[in-house]
Amino acid sequence: MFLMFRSQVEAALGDALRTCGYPPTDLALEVKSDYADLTSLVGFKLAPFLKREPAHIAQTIVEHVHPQGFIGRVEVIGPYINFFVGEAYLHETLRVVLEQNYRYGHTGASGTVILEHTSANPNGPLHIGHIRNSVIGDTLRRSLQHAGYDVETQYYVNNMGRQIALVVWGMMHHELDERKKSDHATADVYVQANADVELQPTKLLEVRHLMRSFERGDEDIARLFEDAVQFCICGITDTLKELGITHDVFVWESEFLDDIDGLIDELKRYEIIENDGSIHIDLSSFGITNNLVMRRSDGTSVYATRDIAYHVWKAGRCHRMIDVLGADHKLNALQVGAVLDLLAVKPPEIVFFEFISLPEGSMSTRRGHFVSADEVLVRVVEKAYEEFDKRRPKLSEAEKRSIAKAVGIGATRYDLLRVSADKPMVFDWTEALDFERQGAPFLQYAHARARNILIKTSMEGDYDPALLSDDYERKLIKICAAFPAVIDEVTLNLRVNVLATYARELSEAFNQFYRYMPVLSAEPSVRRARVALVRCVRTVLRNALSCLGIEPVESM
RNA sequence: GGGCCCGUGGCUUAGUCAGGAUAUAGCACCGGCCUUCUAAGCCGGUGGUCGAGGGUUCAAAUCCCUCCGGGUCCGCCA
Repeated sequence: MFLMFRSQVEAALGDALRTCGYPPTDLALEVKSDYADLTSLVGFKLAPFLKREPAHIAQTIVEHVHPQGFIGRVEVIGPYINFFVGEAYLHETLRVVLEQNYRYGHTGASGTVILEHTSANPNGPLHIGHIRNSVIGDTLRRSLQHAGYDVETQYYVNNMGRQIALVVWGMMHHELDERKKSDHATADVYVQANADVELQPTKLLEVRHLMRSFERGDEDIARLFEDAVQFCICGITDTLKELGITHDVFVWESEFLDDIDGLIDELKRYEIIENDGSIHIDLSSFGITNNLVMRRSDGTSVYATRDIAYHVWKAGRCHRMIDVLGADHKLNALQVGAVLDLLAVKPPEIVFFEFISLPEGSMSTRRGHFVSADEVLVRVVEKAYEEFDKRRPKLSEAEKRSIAKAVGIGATRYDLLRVSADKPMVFDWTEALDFERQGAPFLQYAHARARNILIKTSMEGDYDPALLSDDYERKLIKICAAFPAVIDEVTLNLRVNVLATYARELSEAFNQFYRYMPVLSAEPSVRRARVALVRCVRTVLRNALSCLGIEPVESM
């Protein structure tokens, strides 16, 4: 709805510029809700050409703007041209939200998206840093689907590198702890194997031998690798499931082994392959100073080459190819992008996120220094239970457990989403367990309140939207109207934190409305209108929460 | 050493890509509001030279340069 208003403003301004005889230019539109619904600073842009005061230009333009459609009013304050939405905009918003219901927020987008996220090495459990990837990725998946895309999520499984060979070697020499979740048991073995190898570097030869046997096609060895990877992945998917995250496809890295010869042949056409036993590629024309090794001198493949083959395969199967990667992959992604460019394959769109470290330093699976996602989830849900039990002790145990889980998981997801992805974070237990205001519980609480009102009303007949004339009501409707524009922004720029902020602002506006505008006790006609508004807010909030992967609880 | 990212009130943080009217919100701190739809809520207050210094511009948290502090990458690892 907001996007329509915006294009109407653009059209009206364009017309006015023409009738004034001004050249078309940047309309410099911006949203500053304190002043107007949309503001144009076009006067500043034209001033150098017309050699007149911006305020004077703005005044002249406004005299030729004809408010129509959703534009209710135009005013000029100094150089600022302020546009205000009219009643029709508010009424239409309510109508559209209620009509589209679960679909409201779609942007008319279409096409297929392959979205790769998480893709952590199966050498241990997901830790809190991996989860930042998963939650961003999953929120993108939900938002893209809501926008209208057909999305396939993929987990790219490293099932053949040195780290996995170490896991396999570790499992051959150490007992797996049966009592532990499989990914945690894998980490134990992996940490021990690393320690062993550090103590006796000759053991590394055995690990290398495993890698070479795998790549040469030794079936017995391949089975060992497969079992080890599958074993750990089971634990990882359990954790993801707890977070409400599933992948459509698990793509195993080794599947691309067969593509590598063809890939290298094709790159030879560009005559940038050098051969000194190994094969590497000079990417200096892309501003990348380090040569990229495509094949080791012993003939085995490297991760980068397989990754390129993987991207070539994906690119042919979708309209948009999106990767969620840790910031440490930036150089690698640049290299992959450069080679794809040589192959005339479109590069992926990449969402980079910065690391989460511990107060004592960075995390490391290899050294066993990490806080696992499982551990965080258990403690957060436990804390949510305590908090909830204090507030609603009379509910059944099952209800308490279920709501505590929704709140705990939601809080964890929201904490990872609310901060811009390129901000480094430091994990802190007291912070993680503190359900600070305006985190996920704040949003869920607002939703529960709206739901609570709706439960107490039957289907109310027609409503008169004109009765929703209070500032609290108008503000709420305007925020609801912006939802599709937010989804548009999230799916185009791939920035999930704007959705998190949006949901917070909507909840805040609803809580204000809730405090000052009684619904159930209002006189019948007003009551009908407010119930419609509450239904509208509840719909938008529920859709937004669902994109964030936060369960919209019915009561709390 | 070079590349990339971050640096906004005591703490966490929005806004930076697409420069514009009083810099966003939370936590903490101080003070109000539950015979009225769930107070995990609402309202008010204290607190900021937007890391530092230059520059561009009518206008800079936002763009450019230099420097400082923190992170990260620079493997025939993945």
